Parts: sequence; C-alpha cells; structure tokens
Amino acid sequence: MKLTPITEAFVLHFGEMGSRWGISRTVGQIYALLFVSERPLPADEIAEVLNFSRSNVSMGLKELQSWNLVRLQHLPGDRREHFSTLGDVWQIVRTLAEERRRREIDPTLSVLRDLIMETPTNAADRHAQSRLREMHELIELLLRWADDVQKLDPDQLIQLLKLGGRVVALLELKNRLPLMGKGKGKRSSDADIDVDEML
Amino acid sequence: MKLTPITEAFVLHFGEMGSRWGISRTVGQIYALLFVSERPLPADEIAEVLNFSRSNVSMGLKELQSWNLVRLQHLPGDRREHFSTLGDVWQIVRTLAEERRRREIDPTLSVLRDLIMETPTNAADRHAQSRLREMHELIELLLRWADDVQKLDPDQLIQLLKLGGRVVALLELKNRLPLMGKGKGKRSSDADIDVDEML
DNA sequence: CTGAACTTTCAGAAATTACTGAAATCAATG
DNA sequence: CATTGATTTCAGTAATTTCTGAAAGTTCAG
Repeated sequence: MKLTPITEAFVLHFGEMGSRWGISRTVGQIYALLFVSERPLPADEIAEVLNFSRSNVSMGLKELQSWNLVRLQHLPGDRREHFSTLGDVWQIVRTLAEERRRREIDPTLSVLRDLIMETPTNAADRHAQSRLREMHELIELLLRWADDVQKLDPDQLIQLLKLGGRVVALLELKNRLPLMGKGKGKRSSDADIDVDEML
Repeated sequence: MKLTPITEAFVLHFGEMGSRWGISRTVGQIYALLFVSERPLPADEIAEVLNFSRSNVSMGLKELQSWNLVRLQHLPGDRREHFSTLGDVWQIVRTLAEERRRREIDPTLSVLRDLIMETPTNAADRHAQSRLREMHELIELLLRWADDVQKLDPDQLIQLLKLGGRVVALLELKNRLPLMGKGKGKRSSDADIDVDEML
C-alpha cells in the first residue's frame, strides 16, 4: 500500500509535532496514520506504509495503548490485530487531558504538597514555599475547573466554548440578578429563577 | 552557594517534568531555580548551584528567553546579567499558552488548512480530509475560546474558574431569561437587562 | 585604546533515546 | 497438541540530543 500525498503530509507533520511533545516521531506518525485511515489497520501494514520495522510499530502501538488513544479490534476472517483511533475528536481531547493530568500534573501536585508541608529553616525556604504555594493553588484551581468541565456533555461544552469571553456578561448578569427577587413583585413563573440557589 | 533541600527537591522534580515536555532537563532546572529564588540570579551562580557548565546555562537561559519566560535585568554595581522569572503565576500561564500556540498549534492549523484545500483524488483522501476538517474545527473552536479568555482580567478569570461546571446553570438561565422581557410588565430599572443584546 | 569581566559560540564528547533484527512468546486452527 | 501465523521482547546499534571546554566575541571602566 502507498500513502496519498495528503495523508503523507499530515503524517509527517504530526510526527514532527509529536517530537516537540513527549512522544517520539514514530508514535506521532502511527497515530496520524490511524487517525485519517478509513479502516482499522494491522501492525504489519502500518510498518510497511511508514517504513518502520515491525517491532518499532509494536512498541509504538503499545505506547499509544498506554495513553488510551488507540482501540484494538479483531476483524472477522483475519487473525491479526487491527488498530484505530477514537472516532470522536472530543473524546480524543478528553482522553489526552486525562492522561496528561495523570502523568504530569498529579505527580507535580503531590511533590508541591510535600514541600509546602516541610518546616522552613530560613528566609529563602520561606520565600520558596510561598512561591510553591502560589503554583499549587493555581494548578488546583485549573484542575478543579477541568474536572467540572469534563463532566459537561458535549453540547453544553460546545455552547460554552462558542460563548467564549462573552461569558463574562453572564457573570455580570448573575451579579445583578438577585436584586430582582427582592420583593419587587411576582414575575411570571416560567422565568422565576433563584440565581443564588442555582449556583 | 548551596541549595536547601526544599529547593533542591523542587528543582529536580521540575527538571524531570521538563523532559517529558519539549524542554531539556537543564532548562527545567534553571527555570525552577529562578522561580523559587528570592532574587534574580546571574548565570555563573546558576551554573555553580546546579553543577552545569557555564555555557550550558547560557544556552538554557537563551532558550528560556526565547519562550519569554525569564526576564533579564542589571543590578547596580554588578556588570553581570541577572535573570528572574515572571512574578505573577497567571502571567506565566498566559505566556506559556501564547508560546505553545505560536510554536505548535499555529503551524498545525496552517498545515491542516492547506491539506483540506487540496482536491481529493479518491475515497481515502475524501475520508482523510473529513477527519482533518474535524480536527481543524475543534482546534479553531478551542483557540477562539482561548483568545477570548486571554482578554479577561485576572479577577474575572478567577471568578469564572471558581464557578467551574456550574457555569452551565448560567447558560440555562440565559436560555430562559429572554422570556422575561417579552411584554410581561416593566421591572425595576436596575435589573433591566436584555440578555440577547449582552451576548 | 586596552584590558578585565562577562557572555556566547561551536566542535566534539557524553548521554540519552529511538530503532532494528533475531529470538522468544503467544494464540488460534485443524 | 502441534503447526502456523502473529506479536512481543530484548540486546545491540544508530541517531539524536545534551553538555562541555576552549576560543571568540562583547562591553565597559580607566
């Protein structure tokens, strides 16, 4: 089998990009190939198309599996294992976020917590700890937010993304709304909302 | 000069983390050291404390400068250049996001756009392009959102983060509110808000 | 200008990481 | 349960990246 120019260009670019991240060029290319492939591919076909050794592909697929980024399936009448990426791009982002968190953020948070607990022995330590505390707090905040957002269903998420910065208008709205309920007369029931209770 | 155990542990961890990212262990350690340091440090002091060659530190600082992550300043009565990180952790996140976008996302978007424009020559190409289009759309959406959020001032941002997933409640609120204005009687002026106009 | 203090460059050494082919392991089929 | 086809492991090699020391470059005080 041979790659079309479009697929080849994408695969090559993705390989380069991969190496700016933690993953190797090989792994990046394998993923890119699977991502645009019409059907799941067996390892030997990947090796042939990308000109990697069969064992290299095996390693790469193993890594991608450890990231939960590829699915393994058996096709009827073929003993080989076939691989494909997740179909839903949103799910891919989700998985990526989860894994990166598990591998990079969580260990860092744990180190930060430990170091913040230590008893400082001098002014330098006290300053260092206060910096670490800032970093810890920031990460925790971002993480909690990411957790919450993870839970949204895609439609809500997209709505939110499309709203973008204008969400601030909503925040202001929220800050002003409670006034409305304060004994200023009953409104029609379909708009009867207690914002503070909601939030 | 010698590192305290707290600083040393942080520097070592950050170095390891750095190498999971695109930056080298050295660069990670230099950054970590500057991050917790009470005062700006000159290159030779960094080299001494971290046990790197002076030239290695020079390279590392150059890289950090290219990321806009360190500031260079001159202290009175000292000819050497002194380096420090940005003081505000939010600013650090912002800078990091900007740089990563410039180096990784933008080039990818450009490749995707080009490939989507190509005329497909077969079914495989058509499928590949539709996948690339999905990816392109997703990235654009996330990017636009990030752009918008960048513009918020820190207070608004923090408020938003703290709100987390409950922001959805606000979305629902928005979807229900417009009903209120539709000739159901005048409300008090301080709560007179046209949501659709705001958003 | 000159020289001292500091910084950067760069070619090669050292260390790390990626890749391969051969051998071992595993699994399905008859 | 043996054969065949598929996959993984692993030890060694290749490629890449990181790091160093020596040399060149820069800047500034005198």
